[in-house]
Amino acid sequence: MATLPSPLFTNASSAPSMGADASGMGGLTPAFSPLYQQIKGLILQSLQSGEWKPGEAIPSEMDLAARFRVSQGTVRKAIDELSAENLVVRRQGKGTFVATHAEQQVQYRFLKLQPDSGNAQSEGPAERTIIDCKRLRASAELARALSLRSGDPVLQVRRVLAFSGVPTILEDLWLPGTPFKGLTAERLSDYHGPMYALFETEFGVRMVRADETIRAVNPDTEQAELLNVPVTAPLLSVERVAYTYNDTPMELRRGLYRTDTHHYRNALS
Amino acid sequence: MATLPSPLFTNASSAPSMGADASGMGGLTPAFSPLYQQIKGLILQSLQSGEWKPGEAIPSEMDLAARFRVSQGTVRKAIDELSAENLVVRRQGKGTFVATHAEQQVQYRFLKLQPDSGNAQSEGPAERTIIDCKRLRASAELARALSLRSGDPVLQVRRVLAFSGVPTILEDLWLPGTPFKGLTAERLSDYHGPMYALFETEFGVRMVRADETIRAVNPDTEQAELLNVPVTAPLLSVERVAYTYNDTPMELRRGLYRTDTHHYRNALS
DNA sequence: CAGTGGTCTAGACCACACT
DNA sequence: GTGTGGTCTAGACCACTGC
Repeated sequence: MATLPSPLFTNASSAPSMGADASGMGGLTPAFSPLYQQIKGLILQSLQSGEWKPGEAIPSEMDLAARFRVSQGTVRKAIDELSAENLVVRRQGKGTFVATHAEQQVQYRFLKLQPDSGNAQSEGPAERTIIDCKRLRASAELARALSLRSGDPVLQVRRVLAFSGVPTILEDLWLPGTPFKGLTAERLSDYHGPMYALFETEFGVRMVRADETIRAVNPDTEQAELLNVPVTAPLLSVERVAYTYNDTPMELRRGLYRTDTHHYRNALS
Repeated sequence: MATLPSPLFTNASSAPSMGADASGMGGLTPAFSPLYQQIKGLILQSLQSGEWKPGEAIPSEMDLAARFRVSQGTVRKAIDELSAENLVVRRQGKGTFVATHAEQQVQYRFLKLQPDSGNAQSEGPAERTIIDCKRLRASAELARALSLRSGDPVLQVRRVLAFSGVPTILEDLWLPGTPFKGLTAERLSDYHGPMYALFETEFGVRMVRADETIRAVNPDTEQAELLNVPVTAPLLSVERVAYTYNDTPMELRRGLYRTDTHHYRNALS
């Protein structure tokens, strides 16, 4: 609750040396930014430090304005951006809440695969099967993707998602071992709800954005068997790197999607 | 230049019947919206009526504020949304400009296929070959996609895009015949630059957003030949519906992408 | 009712581009 | 310098939620 005397900088010339470079935006910012950007950075810090937990309300705009000694409008603009980036959710009359992968209307926020008829809601929840979950050492390639060093401990998970009994998605995913210490196949199987929600509640890791690289491929024999398709079946290969705050990569996921009953949906603008 | 006495409605109770429903947002709006949304609608009308052409500057915020009899902040918020939807582009110190597919830093705004190494800029422009361009009648399926009636005249184009001599994209696209009267294979071949830019300058049709449906497929023999791949090669099938203002569909495009040297890139947030 | 986010205003000043 | 968009403020009022 204590309010630190947050150092805010005016746009005047001969600015003082930027204190502690506490910005959550990385250390290479040009040591100059509008006030609302600085406020945004401070709020971001509180989000990532866990001062407010996913699903909880953050202080009201008036409170934050008082805390940072700026006008409500400036706080508002900062929150506007955080809201546009899906880091917080505004609810009129109630407050502003830390975004969460749990209790969200959309079950899987990052999964763009949809049934050809109906929508993701109309089909029941996915039937999940953990095929494998083991610890190993990061290869050079994996280390690069997750910003680790080769040989660092990582967790590898393989699972299948089926809809109406039809295996549709085969996923291999890799997580850095340290933040996810204690994650087991059993924990994954027992948990009902999005995997990213489990990451939030059990390991304090919030996935904030992701990049996907999509290709058309054929499965190998093992993959074909797990998805119950011939090895000649064309499948969607979706490689995802998911990031937490600060653009830190925290997951590499390789998905194989059957697209005979589902399709990948993307909106361009 | 003439300023119509645009009717704006207060949020007071017992609002008058909404005059002429001139809103560009469709006729089913709940007859109530904040001022800046009404302003946005009016600006949208001017955009779609061609009062300001792609690439041109729209009036300054102060001018628009005077024209609509509101404060600059209200106009600003309206333009903020239009900017977020990529309908206009703000340039500090210069003005606000109607977005265009021409003279844009990114050659193809809606094409998410990228070379595996380097970026879209580093590889030269695509080598384009028009395979076919003919007029025909809309099938039921096509009519549905383009909001036409079965049998309405449509234009069908088939072309191949190659990079460094490697045919990579095979596209079939269908356009409503009426707005695109006069479009020929020659016009398409002669034009250098994005196809959507030609649509803007020659036919006054601005593509504003699009939806894509992605699958993994195998090509038929003809497609395989054009892309110089075996019929067993897995390819990305990208079906796109592109919309102009008012959510009017104006193009159906079916692309087959080779993903052995390129990949489809998507950012999630 | 009080508290929250949402809208709107009016005015001041800053940063940038052009001339 | 002038004109543009960009930032920041202070205050008023509206709309929604929940006590």
